[in-house]
Amino acid sequence: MTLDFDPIDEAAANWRGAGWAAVDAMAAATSITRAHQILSGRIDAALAPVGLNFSRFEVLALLSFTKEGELPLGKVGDRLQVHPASVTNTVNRLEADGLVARKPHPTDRRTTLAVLTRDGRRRVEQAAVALAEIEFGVAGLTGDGRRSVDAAILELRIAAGDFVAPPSQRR
Amino acid sequence: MTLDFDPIDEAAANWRGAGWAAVDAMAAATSITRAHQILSGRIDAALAPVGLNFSRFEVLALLSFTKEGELPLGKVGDRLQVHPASVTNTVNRLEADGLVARKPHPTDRRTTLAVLTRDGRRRVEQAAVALAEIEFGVAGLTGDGRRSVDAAILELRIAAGDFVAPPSQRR
DNA sequence: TCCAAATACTTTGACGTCCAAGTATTTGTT
DNA sequence: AACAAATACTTGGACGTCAAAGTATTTGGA
Repeated sequence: MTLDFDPIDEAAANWRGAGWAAVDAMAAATSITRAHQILSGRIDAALAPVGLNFSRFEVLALLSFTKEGELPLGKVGDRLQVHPASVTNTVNRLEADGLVARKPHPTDRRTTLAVLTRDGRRRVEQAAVALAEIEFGVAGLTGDGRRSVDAAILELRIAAGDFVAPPSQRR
Repeated sequence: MTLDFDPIDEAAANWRGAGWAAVDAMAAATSITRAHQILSGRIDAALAPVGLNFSRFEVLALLSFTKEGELPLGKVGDRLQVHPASVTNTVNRLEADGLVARKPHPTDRRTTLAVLTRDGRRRVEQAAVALAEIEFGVAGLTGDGRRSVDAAILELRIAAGDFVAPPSQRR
């Protein structure tokens, strides 16, 4: 079911034909949306055999980078920019799979820590290998393409207030 | 809760530190994922007052571009690259809202047509205006940025087999 | 003509995400 | 010291997506 024309091109032509505004913006937004669909499909497919999905992998990876392999749930949400309820949900699943454990915070009883288990650490290593093998789904993007996407989206992220200022050049 | 550093930069540094491969690919994939989050948040926020979300808008827009304002559900799914079950679900909602009607196909009794209603056509026009006002969420991306994102993602889409060949230069 | 395979859509169920509301605890002010 | 406000997490509900299975219909050969 492969089309013989570019559906985004087609859409742009239609929008112009209808006299609708911001056609370029529409095309850019649609491109990004479609790219995300492609990547997340490839990534989840690569992670499935390892028994993870991307959200769960992200949490494990984040924990694995910390000194103690643990982090308050709230910090996890901040770093990964996801809703607290999603963190709870994701950690529930990781806990059920034995990849993470919940532990009370030593001084603040409101806070819960997610701690990477031995299994969790092993699993995240496997997942990292699986993802590297498929190049995180961006196979098809050249080095130039990757750099220009990164640079352009950096503008967008800054404009969206993801972080205050670029303290360093990227890469 | 704005960070004072670039979380993607930070992630890249962590990956390198852990000796994990494909760091550039990871950064590109993460950028695209985050861009999608930003866009879809902005777009759904702009559409909410109109009573639509992006999927429902896409269906209405697609129908509005056809001669008769109608299309088989399967075609809708093909064009928008979404699962048949999602089309059913989306059209159910549009139908409940009176923006679309289901109609049997004149010659193929397996097929159902989605037909844009008068209300649906009015609604999609309102939505198009609302989206143009926020530039489809890509405010923050310059013209150059938009073009380079489009071009880079075009490679990715072709590599993913979205369509066979670029029959024309984009834009 | 007949029937297996393909096609079109719906249904059901597993997941994931977010919002809003609820509980527990800590902080910051009077 | 006391208490309102902020913070941290969980719960329940609304939605959306996809995969797999089910029903109906059409197609493409034997």
